Amino acid sequence: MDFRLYDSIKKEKLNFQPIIENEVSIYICGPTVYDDAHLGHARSALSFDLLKRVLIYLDYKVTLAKNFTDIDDKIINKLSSSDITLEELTNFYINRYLEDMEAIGVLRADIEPKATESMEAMESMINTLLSKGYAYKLDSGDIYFDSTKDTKYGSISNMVTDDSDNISRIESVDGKKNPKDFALWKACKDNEDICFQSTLPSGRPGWHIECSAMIDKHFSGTDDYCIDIHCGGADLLFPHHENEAAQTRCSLNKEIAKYWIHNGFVTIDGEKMSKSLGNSFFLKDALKIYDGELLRYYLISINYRNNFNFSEEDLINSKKRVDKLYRLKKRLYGVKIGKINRIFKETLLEAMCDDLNSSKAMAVVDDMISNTNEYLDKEPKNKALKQEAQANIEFICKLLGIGCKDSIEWFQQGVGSEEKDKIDRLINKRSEAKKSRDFELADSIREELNLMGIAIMDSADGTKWEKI
RNA sequence: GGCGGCAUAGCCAAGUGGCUAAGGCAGGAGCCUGCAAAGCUCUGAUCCCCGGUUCGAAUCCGGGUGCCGCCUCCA
Repeated sequence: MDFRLYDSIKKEKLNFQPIIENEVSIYICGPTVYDDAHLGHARSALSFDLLKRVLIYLDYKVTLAKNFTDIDDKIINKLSSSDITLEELTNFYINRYLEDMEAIGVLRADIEPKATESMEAMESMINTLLSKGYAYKLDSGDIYFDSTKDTKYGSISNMVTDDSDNISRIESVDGKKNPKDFALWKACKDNEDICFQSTLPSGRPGWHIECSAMIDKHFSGTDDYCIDIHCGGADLLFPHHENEAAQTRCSLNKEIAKYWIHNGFVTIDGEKMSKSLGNSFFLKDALKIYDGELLRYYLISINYRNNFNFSEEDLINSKKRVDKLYRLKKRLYGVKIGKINRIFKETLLEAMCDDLNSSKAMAVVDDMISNTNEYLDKEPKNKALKQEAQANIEFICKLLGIGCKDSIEWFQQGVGSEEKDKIDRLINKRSEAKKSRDFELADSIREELNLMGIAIMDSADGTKWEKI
Protein backbone atom coordinates (compact mmCIF):
# COMPACT_ATOMS: atom_id res chain seq x y z
CA MET A 1 0.00 0.00 0.00
CA ASP A 2 1.35 3.40 -0.97
CA PHE A 3 1.87 5.92 1.77
CA ARG A 4 1.33 9.50 0.71
CA LEU A 5 2.26 12.48 2.76
CA TYR A 6 2.11 16.19 2.19
CA ASP A 7 5.55 17.70 2.01
CA SER A 8 5.31 21.22 3.35
CA ILE A 9 8.38 22.38 1.44
CA LYS A 10 7.38 21.02 -1.96
CA LYS A 11 3.77 21.77 -1.09
CA GLU A 12 2.33 18.62 -2.55
CA LYS A 13 1.37 15.13 -1.57
CA LEU A 14 4.18 12.75 -2.37
CA ASN A 15 4.44 9.01 -2.52
CA PHE A 16 6.72 8.10 0.34
CA GLN A 17 9.94 6.37 -0.71
CA PRO A 18 12.40 5.83 2.13
CA ILE A 19 16.05 6.67 1.63
CA ILE A 20 16.96 3.18 2.84
CA GLU A 21 14.70 0.32 1.81
CA ASN A 22 12.21 -0.85 4.46
CA GLU A 23 13.52 1.63 7.02
CA VAL A 24 12.23 5.01 8.08
CA SER A 25 14.10 7.61 10.09
CA ILE A 26 12.06 10.38 11.67
CA TYR A 27 13.14 13.40 13.65
CA ILE A 28 10.72 15.58 15.56
CA CYS A 29 11.61 18.97 16.96
CA GLY A 30 10.62 18.44 20.56
CA PRO A 31 9.88 20.89 23.34
CA THR A 32 12.06 23.37 25.15
CA VAL A 33 11.70 22.08 28.68
CA TYR A 34 11.07 25.09 30.87
CA ASP A 35 7.33 24.69 31.43
CA ASP A 36 4.50 22.18 31.20
CA ALA A 37 3.25 20.89 27.89
CA HIS A 38 0.17 22.59 26.48
CA LEU A 39 -2.39 21.31 24.01
CA GLY A 40 -0.24 22.50 21.14
CA HIS A 41 2.56 20.18 22.22
CA ALA A 42 0.00 17.42 22.52
CA ARG A 43 -1.28 17.91 19.01
CA SER A 44 2.19 17.95 17.54
CA ALA A 45 3.16 14.80 19.39
CA LEU A 46 -0.09 13.09 18.38
CA SER A 47 0.28 13.95 14.71
CA PHE A 48 3.65 12.30 14.48
CA ASP A 49 2.60 9.47 16.74
CA LEU A 50 0.07 8.58 14.06
CA LEU A 51 2.82 8.79 11.48
CA LYS A 52 4.93 6.31 13.41
CA ARG A 53 2.05 3.91 14.00
CA VAL A 54 1.05 3.85 10.34
CA LEU A 55 4.60 3.26 9.17
CA ILE A 56 4.97 0.41 11.64
CA TYR A 57 1.84 -1.18 10.16
CA LEU A 58 3.31 -0.78 6.71
CA ASP A 59 6.14 -2.98 7.98
CA TYR A 60 8.83 -0.36 8.04
CA LYS A 61 11.56 -0.47 10.64
CA VAL A 62 10.89 2.90 12.20
CA THR A 63 13.42 4.89 14.19
CA LEU A 64 11.93 8.03 15.64
CA ALA A 65 13.92 10.64 17.51
CA LYS A 66 12.40 13.50 19.46
CA ASN A 67 14.76 15.89 21.15
CA PHE A 68 14.55 17.90 24.33
CA THR A 69 15.97 21.40 24.17
CA ASP A 70 17.39 21.61 27.65
CA ILE A 71 19.66 24.61 27.27
CA ASP A 72 18.13 27.88 26.22
CA ASP A 73 17.70 31.50 27.33
CA LYS A 74 14.19 30.87 28.60
CA ILE A 75 15.41 28.01 30.77
CA ILE A 76 18.22 30.16 32.14
CA ASN A 77 15.78 32.97 32.88
CA LYS A 78 13.56 30.60 34.80
CA LEU A 79 16.56 29.31 36.69
CA SER A 80 17.56 32.76 37.90
CA SER A 81 14.44 32.93 40.05
CA SER A 82 15.05 29.63 41.84
CA ASP A 83 17.70 27.63 43.67
CA ILE A 84 17.63 24.49 41.58
CA THR A 85 20.15 23.49 38.95
CA LEU A 86 19.65 23.49 35.22
CA GLU A 87 19.51 19.71 35.20
CA GLU A 88 16.99 19.53 38.01
CA LEU A 89 14.73 21.99 36.24
CA THR A 90 14.92 20.37 32.84
CA ASN A 91 14.60 16.83 34.18
CA PHE A 92 11.51 17.89 36.07
CA TYR A 93 9.82 19.17 32.93
CA ILE A 94 11.07 16.31 30.78
CA ASN A 95 9.41 13.86 33.15
CA ARG A 96 6.25 15.90 33.23
CA TYR A 97 6.22 16.01 29.44
CA LEU A 98 6.67 12.26 29.17
CA GLU A 99 3.92 11.60 31.71
CA ASP A 100 1.48 13.87 29.90
CA MET A 101 2.29 12.32 26.54
CA GLU A 102 1.87 8.82 27.92
CA ALA A 103 -1.56 9.82 29.21
CA ILE A 104 -2.68 10.64 25.68
CA GLY A 105 -1.18 7.47 24.26
CA VAL A 106 1.89 8.86 22.52
CA LEU A 107 4.43 6.09 21.99
CA ARG A 108 7.86 6.83 23.40
CA ALA A 109 10.44 7.96 20.90
CA ASP A 110 13.16 5.46 20.09
CA ILE A 111 15.78 8.13 20.70
CA GLU A 112 15.32 11.10 23.03
CA PRO A 113 18.44 13.19 22.67
CA LYS A 114 19.09 16.18 24.89
CA ALA A 115 20.99 19.21 23.71
CA THR A 116 23.28 19.15 26.73
CA GLU A 117 24.29 15.59 25.90
CA SER A 118 25.17 16.50 22.34
CA MET A 119 27.74 19.23 22.94
CA GLU A 120 30.57 17.46 21.09
CA ALA A 121 28.43 16.99 18.01
CA MET A 122 27.52 20.68 18.00
CA GLU A 123 31.08 21.77 18.61
CA SER A 124 32.25 19.61 15.75
CA MET A 125 29.63 20.93 13.35
CA ILE A 126 30.34 24.54 14.27
CA ASN A 127 34.07 24.00 13.77
CA THR A 128 33.41 22.50 10.36
CA LEU A 129 31.27 25.48 9.39
CA LEU A 130 34.01 27.85 10.59
CA SER A 131 36.73 26.04 8.69
CA LYS A 132 34.67 25.90 5.51
CA GLY A 133 33.97 29.62 5.74
CA TYR A 134 30.23 29.31 6.33
CA ALA A 135 30.50 30.81 9.79
CA TYR A 136 32.32 33.71 11.39
CA LYS A 137 33.31 34.65 14.88
CA LEU A 138 32.67 38.07 16.42
CA ASP A 139 34.93 39.84 18.92
CA SER A 140 32.46 38.93 21.62
CA GLY A 141 33.08 35.25 20.91
CA ASP A 142 29.65 34.73 19.37
CA ILE A 143 29.69 32.61 16.25
CA TYR A 144 27.27 33.30 13.41
CA PHE A 145 26.22 31.43 10.32
CA ASP A 146 26.71 33.47 7.17
CA SER A 147 23.40 33.04 5.36
CA THR A 148 24.70 34.57 2.14
CA LYS A 149 27.32 31.83 1.76
CA ASP A 150 24.65 29.16 1.39
CA THR A 151 23.25 29.50 -2.11
CA LYS A 152 20.26 27.39 -1.16
CA TYR A 153 19.40 29.46 1.88
CA GLY A 154 15.68 30.20 1.63
CA SER A 155 14.80 27.02 -0.24
CA ILE A 156 12.91 25.63 2.73
CA SER A 157 10.77 28.57 3.73
CA ASN A 158 10.90 30.79 0.66
CA MET A 159 11.68 33.63 3.06
CA VAL A 160 14.55 35.40 1.35
CA THR A 161 13.28 38.92 1.19
CA ASP A 162 15.46 41.77 2.30
CA ASP A 163 13.04 44.59 2.72
CA SER A 164 14.07 47.27 5.15
CA ASP A 165 11.05 46.84 7.39
CA ASN A 166 12.02 43.27 7.97
CA ILE A 167 15.56 44.22 8.87
CA SER A 168 14.37 46.64 11.49
CA ARG A 169 12.53 43.91 13.30
CA ILE A 170 15.59 41.76 13.85
CA GLU A 171 17.61 42.44 16.94
CA SER A 172 20.76 44.21 15.83
CA VAL A 173 24.01 42.62 16.86
CA ASP A 174 27.27 44.45 16.39
CA GLY A 175 29.32 42.78 13.73
CA LYS A 176 26.58 40.58 12.33
CA LYS A 177 27.07 40.65 8.58
CA ASN A 178 23.56 40.01 7.29
CA PRO A 179 20.13 40.31 8.83
CA LYS A 180 19.37 36.64 8.25
CA ASP A 181 22.58 35.40 9.87
CA PHE A 182 21.88 33.47 13.04
CA ALA A 183 23.83 32.46 16.12
CA LEU A 184 25.49 29.08 16.14
CA TRP A 185 27.16 29.76 19.44
CA LYS A 186 26.57 32.37 22.11
CA ALA A 187 29.62 33.30 24.17
CA CYS A 188 29.22 33.92 27.88
CA LYS A 189 28.61 37.54 28.68
CA ASP A 190 29.21 37.44 32.44
CA ASN A 191 29.88 35.03 35.27
CA GLU A 192 26.22 34.18 35.84
CA ASP A 193 25.83 32.65 32.44
CA ILE A 194 25.67 28.91 32.14
CA CYS A 195 28.69 28.09 30.06
CA PHE A 196 30.10 25.04 28.35
CA GLN A 197 33.83 24.66 27.85
CA SER A 198 35.25 23.31 24.62
CA THR A 199 37.47 24.35 21.74
CA LEU A 200 34.91 27.11 21.20
CA PRO A 201 34.78 30.21 23.40
CA SER A 202 33.14 29.52 26.75
CA GLY A 203 29.43 29.69 26.01
CA ARG A 204 26.36 27.80 24.90
CA PRO A 205 24.85 26.69 21.61
CA GLY A 206 22.31 28.52 19.54
CA TRP A 207 18.97 26.85 19.15
CA HIS A 208 19.17 25.73 15.54
CA ILE A 209 22.48 23.91 15.72
CA GLU A 210 21.12 21.43 18.24
CA CYS A 211 18.81 19.68 15.84
CA SER A 212 21.30 19.50 12.98
CA ALA A 213 23.97 18.09 15.27
CA MET A 214 21.69 15.62 16.98
CA ILE A 215 20.38 14.31 13.67
CA ASP A 216 23.93 13.83 12.44
CA LYS A 217 24.89 12.14 15.68
CA HIS A 218 22.05 9.63 15.75
CA PHE A 219 21.36 8.91 12.09
CA SER A 220 23.82 7.83 9.41
CA GLY A 221 21.46 8.36 6.47
CA THR A 222 22.73 8.23 2.91
CA ASP A 223 24.97 10.40 0.75
CA ASP A 224 21.98 12.57 -0.10
CA TYR A 225 19.94 12.79 3.09
CA CYS A 226 20.44 12.45 6.82
CA ILE A 227 16.91 11.23 7.53
CA ASP A 228 13.63 10.49 5.80
CA ILE A 229 11.13 12.72 7.54
CA HIS A 230 11.65 15.87 9.55
CA CYS A 231 8.65 16.88 11.64
CA GLY A 232 7.68 19.89 13.68
CA GLY A 233 5.11 22.59 14.27
CA ALA A 234 4.31 24.97 11.43
CA ASP A 235 5.81 27.82 13.42
CA LEU A 236 9.23 26.19 13.16
CA LEU A 237 9.38 26.35 9.40
CA PHE A 238 11.09 29.70 9.53
CA PRO A 239 13.63 30.35 10.76
CA HIS A 240 14.33 27.14 12.64
CA HIS A 241 14.02 24.59 9.86
CA GLU A 242 15.52 26.87 7.26
CA ASN A 243 18.55 27.28 9.50
CA GLU A 244 18.79 23.61 10.35
CA ALA A 245 18.77 22.75 6.67
CA ALA A 246 21.46 25.33 5.94
CA GLN A 247 23.78 24.14 8.69
CA THR A 248 23.55 20.53 7.63
CA ARG A 249 23.84 21.28 3.94
CA CYS A 250 26.96 23.36 4.43
CA SER A 251 28.72 21.16 6.96
CA LEU A 252 27.82 17.69 5.70
CA ASN A 253 27.20 18.35 1.99
CA LYS A 254 23.79 16.74 2.08
CA GLU A 255 20.21 17.66 2.80
CA ILE A 256 18.99 17.12 6.31
CA ALA A 257 15.72 15.44 5.34
CA LYS A 258 13.97 14.03 2.29
CA TYR A 259 10.49 14.98 3.52
CA TRP A 260 9.26 17.73 5.79
CA ILE A 261 5.93 17.68 7.52
CA HIS A 262 4.46 20.35 9.76
CA ASN A 263 1.45 20.22 12.03
CA GLY A 264 -1.04 23.08 12.35
CA PHE A 265 -1.57 25.03 15.55
CA VAL A 266 -3.99 24.65 18.34
CA THR A 267 -5.87 27.92 18.65
CA ILE A 268 -8.22 29.20 21.30
CA ASP A 269 -10.93 31.54 20.12
CA GLY A 270 -9.17 31.56 16.78
CA GLU A 271 -5.81 32.68 18.11
CA LYS A 272 -2.67 30.63 18.37
CA MET A 273 -2.06 29.25 21.82
CA SER A 274 1.12 30.73 23.19
CA LYS A 275 2.79 31.80 26.37
CA SER A 276 2.94 35.43 25.33
CA LEU A 277 -0.81 35.62 24.72
CA GLY A 278 -1.47 33.92 28.04
CA ASN A 279 -4.00 31.58 26.46
CA SER A 280 -2.15 28.32 26.99
CA PHE A 281 -4.23 25.34 28.00
CA PHE A 282 -1.89 22.98 29.77
CA LEU A 283 -2.27 19.32 29.09
CA LYS A 284 -1.98 18.45 32.77
CA ASP A 285 -4.97 20.68 33.53
CA ALA A 286 -7.00 19.18 30.72
CA LEU A 287 -6.14 15.72 32.02
CA LYS A 288 -7.57 16.58 35.42
CA ILE A 289 -10.98 16.97 33.79
CA TYR A 290 -10.88 14.78 30.71
CA ASP A 291 -9.62 11.30 29.99
CA GLY A 292 -6.35 11.16 28.07
CA GLU A 293 -7.78 8.95 25.39
CA LEU A 294 -10.66 11.34 24.89
CA LEU A 295 -8.24 14.23 24.48
CA ARG A 296 -6.34 12.13 22.01
CA TYR A 297 -9.49 11.33 20.04
CA TYR A 298 -10.54 14.96 20.00
CA LEU A 299 -7.14 16.25 18.95
CA ILE A 300 -6.77 13.78 16.08
CA SER A 301 -10.34 14.16 14.88
CA ILE A 302 -9.28 16.72 12.33
CA ASN A 303 -6.31 16.42 10.03
CA TYR A 304 -2.95 17.33 11.43
CA ARG A 305 -2.17 20.10 8.93
CA ASN A 306 -5.20 22.21 9.77
CA ASN A 307 -5.28 24.64 12.60
CA PHE A 308 -7.27 23.25 15.45
CA ASN A 309 -9.58 25.55 17.32
CA PHE A 310 -9.96 24.11 20.79
CA SER A 311 -13.41 24.23 22.32
CA GLU A 312 -14.71 22.33 25.31
CA GLU A 313 -18.06 22.01 23.62
CA ASP A 314 -16.49 20.15 20.68
CA LEU A 315 -14.49 18.05 23.10
CA ILE A 316 -17.66 16.98 24.87
CA ASN A 317 -19.23 16.13 21.51
CA SER A 318 -16.20 13.98 20.77
CA LYS A 319 -16.87 12.09 23.97
CA LYS A 320 -20.23 11.02 22.58
CA ARG A 321 -18.47 9.64 19.57
CA VAL A 322 -15.88 7.69 21.55
CA ASP A 323 -18.67 6.41 23.77
CA LYS A 324 -20.21 4.69 20.75
CA LEU A 325 -17.01 2.77 20.22
CA TYR A 326 -16.93 1.74 23.87
CA ARG A 327 -20.60 0.76 23.89
CA LEU A 328 -19.87 -1.64 21.08
CA LYS A 329 -16.84 -2.88 22.98
CA LYS A 330 -19.03 -3.34 26.04
CA ARG A 331 -21.44 -5.31 23.92
CA LEU A 332 -18.58 -7.66 23.09
CA TYR A 333 -17.42 -7.95 26.66
CA GLY A 334 -15.61 -11.18 27.45
CA VAL A 335 -15.50 -12.32 23.83
CA LYS A 336 -12.15 -13.51 22.54
CA ILE A 337 -10.33 -11.63 19.82
CA GLY A 338 -10.94 -13.33 16.51
CA LYS A 339 -9.85 -12.67 12.97
CA ILE A 340 -9.99 -9.09 11.76
CA ASN A 341 -12.26 -8.08 8.93
CA ARG A 342 -9.79 -7.71 6.08
CA ILE A 343 -11.75 -5.02 4.26
CA PHE A 344 -12.12 -2.96 7.41
CA LYS A 345 -8.41 -3.19 8.11
CA GLU A 346 -7.46 -2.18 4.61
CA THR A 347 -9.94 0.67 4.47
CA LEU A 348 -8.76 2.07 7.77
CA LEU A 349 -5.11 1.77 6.87
CA GLU A 350 -5.76 3.25 3.47
CA ALA A 351 -7.35 6.33 5.03
CA MET A 352 -4.32 6.80 7.23
CA CYS A 353 -1.99 6.25 4.29
CA ASP A 354 -3.54 9.28 2.63
CA ASP A 355 -1.44 11.84 4.46
CA LEU A 356 -2.64 10.58 7.85
CA ASN A 357 -6.29 11.29 7.12
CA SER A 358 -7.43 10.55 10.66
CA SER A 359 -10.74 12.27 10.04
CA LYS A 360 -11.53 9.83 7.28
CA ALA A 361 -10.24 6.99 9.43
CA MET A 362 -12.73 7.91 12.13
CA ALA A 363 -15.54 7.81 9.60
CA VAL A 364 -14.40 4.29 8.71
CA VAL A 365 -14.50 3.39 12.41
CA ASP A 366 -17.99 4.85 12.79
CA ASP A 367 -19.15 2.87 9.81
CA MET A 368 -17.77 -0.34 11.31
CA ILE A 369 -19.49 0.43 14.61
CA SER A 370 -22.93 1.00 13.13
CA ASN A 371 -22.65 -2.00 10.81
CA THR A 372 -21.63 -4.26 13.66
CA ASN A 373 -24.44 -2.97 15.85
CA GLU A 374 -26.91 -3.51 13.10
CA TYR A 375 -25.82 -7.12 12.59
CA LEU A 376 -25.74 -7.75 16.31
CA ASP A 377 -29.26 -6.40 16.64
CA LYS A 378 -30.32 -9.09 14.19
CA GLU A 379 -28.07 -11.87 15.47
CA PRO A 380 -27.20 -11.12 19.09
CA LYS A 381 -25.53 -14.50 19.56
CA ASN A 382 -23.32 -14.52 16.48
CA LYS A 383 -20.03 -15.37 18.14
CA ALA A 384 -17.89 -15.16 15.01
CA LEU A 385 -19.18 -11.67 14.36
CA LYS A 386 -18.36 -10.60 17.89
CA GLN A 387 -14.88 -12.02 17.68
CA GLU A 388 -14.28 -10.22 14.43
CA ALA A 389 -15.51 -6.96 15.93
CA GLN A 390 -13.14 -7.45 18.86
CA ALA A 391 -10.29 -7.83 16.41
CA ASN A 392 -11.39 -4.71 14.58
CA ILE A 393 -11.35 -2.70 17.78
CA GLU A 394 -7.98 -4.12 18.69
CA PHE A 395 -6.66 -2.83 15.39
CA ILE A 396 -8.19 0.60 15.95
CA CYS A 397 -6.38 0.71 19.26
CA LYS A 398 -3.06 -0.17 17.73
CA LEU A 399 -3.31 2.10 14.72
CA LEU A 400 -5.10 5.10 16.18
CA GLY A 401 -4.53 4.63 19.91
CA ILE A 402 -8.27 4.74 20.54
CA GLY A 403 -10.55 2.19 22.15
CA CYS A 404 -7.74 0.58 24.12
CA LYS A 405 -9.33 0.79 27.56
CA ASP A 406 -11.66 -1.55 29.39
CA SER A 407 -15.17 -0.74 28.25
CA ILE A 408 -16.78 -1.07 31.68
CA GLU A 409 -14.18 1.18 33.26
CA TRP A 410 -14.52 3.71 30.46
CA PHE A 411 -18.10 4.41 31.46
CA GLN A 412 -17.44 4.28 35.16
CA GLN A 413 -14.55 6.71 35.40
CA GLY A 414 -14.57 8.80 38.52
CA VAL A 415 -17.05 6.56 40.38
CA GLY A 416 -15.79 5.23 43.71
CA SER A 417 -16.40 1.68 44.92
CA GLU A 418 -18.82 2.84 47.59
CA GLU A 419 -20.87 4.67 45.00
CA LYS A 420 -20.73 1.64 42.72
CA ASP A 421 -22.21 -0.51 45.49
CA LYS A 422 -24.99 1.97 45.94
CA ILE A 423 -25.70 2.00 42.22
CA ASP A 424 -25.81 -1.80 42.14
CA ARG A 425 -28.23 -1.86 45.07
CA LEU A 426 -30.51 0.65 43.39
CA ILE A 427 -30.41 -1.24 40.11
CA ASN A 428 -31.29 -4.48 41.89
CA LYS A 429 -34.14 -2.78 43.66
CA ARG A 430 -35.38 -1.38 40.37
CA SER A 431 -35.16 -4.77 38.68
CA GLU A 432 -37.37 -6.25 41.36
CA ALA A 433 -39.80 -3.39 41.03
CA LYS A 434 -39.89 -3.98 37.29
CA LYS A 435 -40.46 -7.68 37.80
CA SER A 436 -43.48 -6.96 39.97
CA ARG A 437 -44.58 -4.36 37.39
CA ASP A 438 -44.26 -1.52 39.84
CA PHE A 439 -43.12 0.91 37.17
CA GLU A 440 -43.72 3.93 39.33
CA LEU A 441 -41.09 2.74 41.82
CA ALA A 442 -38.78 1.63 38.99
CA ASP A 443 -38.98 5.05 37.36
CA SER A 444 -38.37 6.85 40.62
CA ILE A 445 -35.22 4.79 41.17
CA ARG A 446 -34.10 5.61 37.66
CA GLU A 447 -34.68 9.27 38.45
CA GLU A 448 -32.65 8.94 41.65
CA LEU A 449 -29.76 7.42 39.70
CA ASN A 450 -30.08 10.16 37.15
CA LEU A 451 -29.66 12.77 39.83
CA MET A 452 -26.50 10.95 40.90
CA GLY A 453 -25.22 11.44 37.35
CA ILE A 454 -25.85 7.84 36.37
CA ALA A 455 -27.66 6.78 33.22
CA ILE A 456 -29.05 3.28 32.97
CA MET A 457 -30.00 1.16 30.04
CA ASP A 458 -31.93 -2.10 30.07
CA SER A 459 -30.67 -4.84 27.82
CA ALA A 460 -31.13 -8.54 27.22
CA ASP A 461 -28.37 -9.32 29.72
CA GLY A 462 -29.57 -7.03 32.47
CA THR A 463 -29.39 -3.37 33.30
CA LYS A 464 -26.17 -1.51 32.52
CA TRP A 465 -25.14 1.87 33.83
CA GLU A 466 -22.86 4.68 32.73
CA LYS A 467 -21.51 7.79 34.35
CA ILE A 468 -22.97 10.73 32.48
C1' G B 1 5.78 45.63 4.17
C1' G B 2 7.43 40.34 2.66
C1' C B 3 6.00 35.11 2.77
C1' G B 4 2.29 31.40 3.65
C1' G B 5 -2.42 29.04 5.11
C1' C B 6 -7.67 28.85 5.54
C1' A B 7 -13.13 29.98 4.06
C1' U B 8 -17.88 23.27 2.81
C1' A B 9 -25.10 22.34 6.26
C1' G B 10 -26.84 25.25 13.29
C1' C B 11 -21.76 23.31 15.08
C1' C B 12 -17.09 20.12 14.25
C1' A B 13 -15.24 18.27 9.69
C1' A B 14 -13.68 14.84 4.98
C1' G B 15 -13.10 16.01 0.03
C1' U B 16 -7.25 18.41 -4.63
C1' G B 17 -11.56 18.06 -11.96
C1' G B 18 -16.49 13.66 -13.14
C1' C B 19 -21.32 8.50 -10.15
C1' U B 20 -26.66 10.99 -5.56
C1' A B 21 -20.57 16.74 -1.76
C1' A B 22 -17.83 11.29 3.71
C1' G B 23 -18.50 11.00 8.95
C1' G B 24 -19.88 12.98 13.82
C1' C B 25 -22.78 16.35 17.19
C1' A B 26 -27.37 18.93 17.57
C1' G B 27 -32.61 18.81 15.39
C1' G B 28 -37.00 16.01 13.14
C1' A B 29 -39.64 11.13 12.03
C1' G B 30 -39.87 5.91 12.84
C1' C B 31 -38.47 0.74 14.80
C1' C B 32 -37.33 -1.38 19.51
C1' U B 33 -38.82 -0.56 24.94
C1' G B 34 -43.85 -1.03 30.34
C1' C B 35 -41.76 4.00 29.66
C1' A B 36 -36.84 5.54 28.82
C1' A B 37 -31.78 5.04 27.52
C1' A B 38 -28.74 2.53 24.22
C1' G B 39 -28.87 0.55 19.31
C1' C B 40 -30.88 0.61 14.27
C1' U B 41 -33.48 3.10 9.89
C1' C B 42 -34.94 7.57 7.34
C1' U B 43 -34.17 12.97 7.11
C1' G B 44 -30.47 18.52 5.86
C1' A B 45 -25.77 21.99 2.16
C1' U B 46 -24.70 23.22 -4.97
C1' C B 47 -19.34 24.32 -1.14
C1' C B 48 -17.48 33.23 0.99
C1' C B 49 -18.27 36.69 -3.60
C1' C B 50 -17.18 37.89 -8.91
C1' G B 51 -14.97 36.42 -13.46
C1' G B 52 -12.26 32.68 -16.37
C1' U B 53 -10.42 27.67 -18.18
C1' U B 54 -13.13 22.97 -19.23
C1' C B 55 -17.86 18.62 -22.15
C1' G B 56 -17.60 18.95 -16.72
C1' A B 57 -14.95 22.68 -10.73
C1' A B 58 -16.12 22.89 -3.84
C1' U B 59 -11.70 21.14 -6.32
C1' C B 60 -7.56 24.61 -11.54
C1' C B 61 -6.50 30.14 -12.91
C1' G B 62 -7.37 35.63 -12.04
C1' G B 63 -9.60 39.42 -8.96
C1' G B 64 -12.14 40.57 -4.38
C1' U B 65 -13.78 40.01 0.90
C1' G B 66 -12.92 37.93 5.69
C1' C B 67 -10.04 35.14 9.30
C1' C B 68 -5.30 33.04 10.92
C1' G B 69 -0.01 32.23 11.03
C1' C B 70 5.41 33.11 10.09
C1' C B 71 9.13 37.12 9.42
C1' U B 72 11.48 37.86 17.59
C1' C B 73 11.07 32.58 21.51
C1' C B 74 7.34 29.11 20.18
C1' A B 75 4.59 22.40 18.70
